[in-house]
Amino acid sequence: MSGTSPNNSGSSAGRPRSEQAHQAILDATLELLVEGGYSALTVEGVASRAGVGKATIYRRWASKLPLIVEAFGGLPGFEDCDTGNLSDDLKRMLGRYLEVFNTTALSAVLPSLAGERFHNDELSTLFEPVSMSRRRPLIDALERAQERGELSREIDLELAADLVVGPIAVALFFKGGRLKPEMVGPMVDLALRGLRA
Amino acid sequence: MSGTSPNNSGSSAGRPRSEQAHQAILDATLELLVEGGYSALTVEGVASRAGVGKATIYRRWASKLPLIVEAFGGLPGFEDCDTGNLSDDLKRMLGRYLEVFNTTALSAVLPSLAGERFHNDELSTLFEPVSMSRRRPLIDALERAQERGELSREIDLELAADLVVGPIAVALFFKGGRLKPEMVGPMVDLALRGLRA
DNA sequence: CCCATACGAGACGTGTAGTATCGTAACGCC
DNA sequence: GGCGTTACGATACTACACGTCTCGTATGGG
Repeated sequence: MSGTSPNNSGSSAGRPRSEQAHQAILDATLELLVEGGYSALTVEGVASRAGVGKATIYRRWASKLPLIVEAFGGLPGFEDCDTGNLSDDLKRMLGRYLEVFNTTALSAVLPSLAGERFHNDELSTLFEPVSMSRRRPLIDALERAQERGELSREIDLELAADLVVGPIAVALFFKGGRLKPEMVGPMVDLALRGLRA
Repeated sequence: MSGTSPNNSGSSAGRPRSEQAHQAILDATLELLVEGGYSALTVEGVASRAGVGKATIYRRWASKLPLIVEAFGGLPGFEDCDTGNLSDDLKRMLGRYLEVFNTTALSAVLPSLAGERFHNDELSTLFEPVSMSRRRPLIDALERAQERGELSREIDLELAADLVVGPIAVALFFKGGRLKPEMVGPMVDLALRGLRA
């Protein structure tokens, strides 16, 4: 679909797409996203910042949204962390993630994308795997804990992951936005009280 | 600021603002929001549907966003429910709320507003009290449970509320969107496992 | 060397936000 | 009842962004 690699595998004739332009566009998108948020991001601004023509952008992405999704997907998500202890794993993963969010202002982008999905099927299709793959390390950590017997066997891991990330999502979306890293500890502790075996 | 009542208290001279137009605008806003979501809502569309001129809208609200916030704020939030049992209270409140969300497609509006806040100070100020007041019945129920001794005393109720709503927020924002009402039970049960005294 | 494709630049059409200007309608006050 | 003031619906207008299209040019493979 969109977000194809520069080496269009179909035809080999003609001038190949510039990998450099491709990366410059993604970089510029992220920069502008961080500077002004979703609503201030314009395709013309991205083109100008990246030093490319608009056509070069639209040749790669069908519209503004998939471009943003791909740029967003390039950011670090939860970084897996295996300390042998679930509480530490979670606290460290969530803490790291929060740092990224707080420093990049991406807390503003994610809700926008999430909201737009509901009325934009194309975006929904693109966003789903990105959104889901980012939860993976979290689920993995919970799974390891379950195998260690640290976590009750009959607990639905998907639901457990939601319980752990939930408070952060709420704080991010509905409260001030900025979330102090020291809040991660109590949150994880509280969530884990009910999950332990 | 915006969202002033039709009876502008400052001056009494001249034709008074039409209460009927005011309400028609809010109604039309909600209708269009439900039909096409945030991205499909245009001020011209609202004016047309409400049978008013655009100036009549901008005389009351500074821009599109505050209008949406006020229309959104008119919707029912959590409806307090006191059964004498925390689990039942929560399940019923969340269940009711989910019904509203699923039938009105407002799940698409909320994330959009939440995301926009970060780069729009005016919206942030308007959205904050709306967002917070809606949590109130939830906190109240938790407080009652704490007084009954059903809930551990040392638990931070704000955090507990986040834990309860969290999984729903995650499902709403990051997963398919639609959330089946029968999922509320397991969610509340899991969250409560750690909250009980 | 030739053809196919991508390139940067920017004109263009469409649509929407928000402002300004019509002539008209409703109210308080004298 | 008339007058001034303000709101009304309608609509023209400016500014701006998305997405399309067309330039003339650059860069590759065969």
